[in-house]
Amino acid sequence: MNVNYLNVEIFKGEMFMAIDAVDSVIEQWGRERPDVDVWPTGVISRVQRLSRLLDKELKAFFAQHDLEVWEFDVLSTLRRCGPPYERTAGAITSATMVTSGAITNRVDRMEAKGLVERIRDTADRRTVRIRLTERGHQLMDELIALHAANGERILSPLSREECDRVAEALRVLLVFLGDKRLE
Amino acid sequence: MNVNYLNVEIFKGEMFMAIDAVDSVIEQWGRERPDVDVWPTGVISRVQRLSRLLDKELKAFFAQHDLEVWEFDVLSTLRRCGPPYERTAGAITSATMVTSGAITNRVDRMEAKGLVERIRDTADRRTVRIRLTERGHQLMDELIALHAANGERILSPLSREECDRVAEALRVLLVFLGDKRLE
DNA sequence: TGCTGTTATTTCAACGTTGAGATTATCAAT
DNA sequence: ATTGATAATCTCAACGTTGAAATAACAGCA
Repeated sequence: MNVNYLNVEIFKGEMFMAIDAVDSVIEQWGRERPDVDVWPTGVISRVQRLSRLLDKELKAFFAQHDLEVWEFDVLSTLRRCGPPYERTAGAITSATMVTSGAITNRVDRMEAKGLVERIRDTADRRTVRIRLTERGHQLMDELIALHAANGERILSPLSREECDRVAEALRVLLVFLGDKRLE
Repeated sequence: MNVNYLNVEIFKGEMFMAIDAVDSVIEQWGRERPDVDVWPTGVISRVQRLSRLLDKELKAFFAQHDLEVWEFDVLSTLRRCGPPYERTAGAITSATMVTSGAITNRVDRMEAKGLVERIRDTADRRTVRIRLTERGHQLMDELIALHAANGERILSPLSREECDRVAEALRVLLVFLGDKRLE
């Protein structure tokens, strides 16, 4: 019996106790197909499951402030880029990883809510600049610290050093799969 | 100038070069709101962005075999649980993290495709057992090794030790957010 | 000026999921 | 037996995204 350094997984010879759903998956495959080692699932499925649980956490958090997660994503993109707090629809599209059609839809509704406004570029009339309104700006300035604190709560079971190591490893994978710096 | 052990991030005094989109986000917030440290984003946003990119990778992979990712998820759940290769709709629901309505829909279509079949439980007639057909079984037995190899490709920029460390850290977060072993 | 190719955004039908309610069945207690 | 509570699945309308096509504008060049 061997307890690892995080004290969350207990091996007993070849058998081990499942702690989360992904452990169960790996354990089951090990029994059914011992000829195939599905270890990559330990990372890949966890990233996917965690992403879903994070969605729920963030949804619950922003609901306290009458905001949808996707609204925060757009507002955040506009606020953090600095004065004059505007970005083209295309820039928001790549920053948020959704299709252009979805951004049109989102901006429509946020414009109606008074959080952003569309401004047609005078130089290139194809492009549309989405600008943060005063109301959207104030909302973000209130929320960003709370959002960061909520993030710290979510990551609280890990040390800062562990978080940094995870972040670096995930960045390597992101770059490998094509993620690039913004702009 | 300080190159870290993964050689992917270069610091220059307080300034640092963004490598992926999340670096850009953190960098921008650091300029606009130096009073707020958004470091949790380095993990949280990366998990979410990586999950999306993984979805695309898996979608492309399974498309080569005329299969949707969600079809693989259901088939995998049934195959790895061992004989008689069946699970209740509820068990599949929690294993795949989607709602029961979605599972009804998925099983409908997979039944039409001949990959699974519904069997009403004789003991408890509320429950429906979803059973793998011979065709579904063969399909999974072909695919699982290829799927594992594809996972190794996706994780190839990291060492096995790094993957294991990441998997352990993600498991801690999953358990913290309520994920449990299956069954 | 007209042509061709490219870029930026919007439109929209198809699609799948969600979430709440309906349905059917079981179980415990009376 | 009957009642009430709980459980498992299905139904379905509402919703948001996707992906492709449409629209509009620019850029280079003859």
